[in-house]
Amino acid sequence: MILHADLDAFYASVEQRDDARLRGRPVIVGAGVVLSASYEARAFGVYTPMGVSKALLLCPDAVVLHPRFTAYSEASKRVFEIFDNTTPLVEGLSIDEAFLDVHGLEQLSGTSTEIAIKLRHDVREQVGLPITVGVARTKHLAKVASGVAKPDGLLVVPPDDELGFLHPLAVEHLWGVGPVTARKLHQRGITRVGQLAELGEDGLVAILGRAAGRHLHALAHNQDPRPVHVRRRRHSIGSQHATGLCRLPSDPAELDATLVGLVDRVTRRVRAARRVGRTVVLRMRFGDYTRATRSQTLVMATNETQTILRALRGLVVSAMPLIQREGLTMLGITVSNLENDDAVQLPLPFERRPPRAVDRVVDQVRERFGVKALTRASQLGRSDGLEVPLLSD
DNA sequence: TCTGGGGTCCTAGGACCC
DNA sequence: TCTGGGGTCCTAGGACCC
Repeated sequence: MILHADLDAFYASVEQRDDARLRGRPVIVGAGVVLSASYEARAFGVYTPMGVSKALLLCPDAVVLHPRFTAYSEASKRVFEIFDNTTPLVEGLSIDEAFLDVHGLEQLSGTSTEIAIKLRHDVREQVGLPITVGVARTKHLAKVASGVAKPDGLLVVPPDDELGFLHPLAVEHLWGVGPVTARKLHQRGITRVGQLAELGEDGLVAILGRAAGRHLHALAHNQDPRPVHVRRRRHSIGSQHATGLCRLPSDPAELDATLVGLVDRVTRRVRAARRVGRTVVLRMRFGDYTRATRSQTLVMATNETQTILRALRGLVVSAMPLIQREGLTMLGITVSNLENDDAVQLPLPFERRPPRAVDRVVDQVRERFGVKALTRASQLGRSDGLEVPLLSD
């Protein structure tokens, strides 16, 4: 069985934990917009990307706090330690939720339900936070179950009545149905998962496109073979900045200063992660709330500030007509196609810290084969181990 | 109801290669 | 010289998630 564990109103709960006066009161953690709202605040209709000023109209007694990200990441670490002590198969999804595969732990730890009860108890006792757990045979069902059980709940979906649980639910509960997809389905009178299941795969693909159609068809028929994946590496690192008031055709110097700040922030993070990226993306939002992106893929992966800045300046120039016509309200950048900064992926035992001898080999490969060899290496890097074709390319 | 900042995955068209 | 088919990569955009 698989557990989906999800901390309730995470940021707001940490604040209530750390200040007894906040408990039982509506709490909003926000910076301009609501990042997290306690369930007391949600009762007034406050939800997450709402403006703080609007939230206060709905709920005038709410306490509004500035986020304390270090406190949240510290709490998250302690919760993940409890996850890791429960089972070696933990897949983190975000700062506050994870899948836990508990197959084969019966002898050691009891039934999956008993494990889930203990997990909730441990998180409450040791970290002081409420957590909801869904238990089911598949990832998707476990995730849906925790969503239904929130807040501070536990829901086990018995393997012999999975469809009885799934089919009466609203389509919005499915993982991958957002506002746009929900609207398309509603327009055709489809509101329940059971109705979705009656629609053939072809019909669904015609409405939603190939991937989304197949995906939702499988989920509605309770097919989800995805295993719990221990660690997935990020494929991109980015940062963005709402420029807010400067709606008028932007001052180029000011625009460039913002860009430099973003590039500095992102390249620091990329270097700290010991990674390099090959594609840079410029993201923009305009005065009329439309968005656009411009991207460029470099010959060679890099994490150098100047190289990335140069590429982005080029993209800004290409987007300048758009910027001057609409006025910017947000500027963002992303470095994607990330790889490890040694370019050649090493066999697992060496993955974390290549010995000096290996570093030297990598340098020699760089010198002798140049850019092309590195490009090939980056493509091979997605599979495990050092592969011979690299050297003969 | 006009919303911040961090991500993921998918699609469609064009360029290019064999 | 004409024509076909298959594949990869890049770019831009869209939807979704927390």
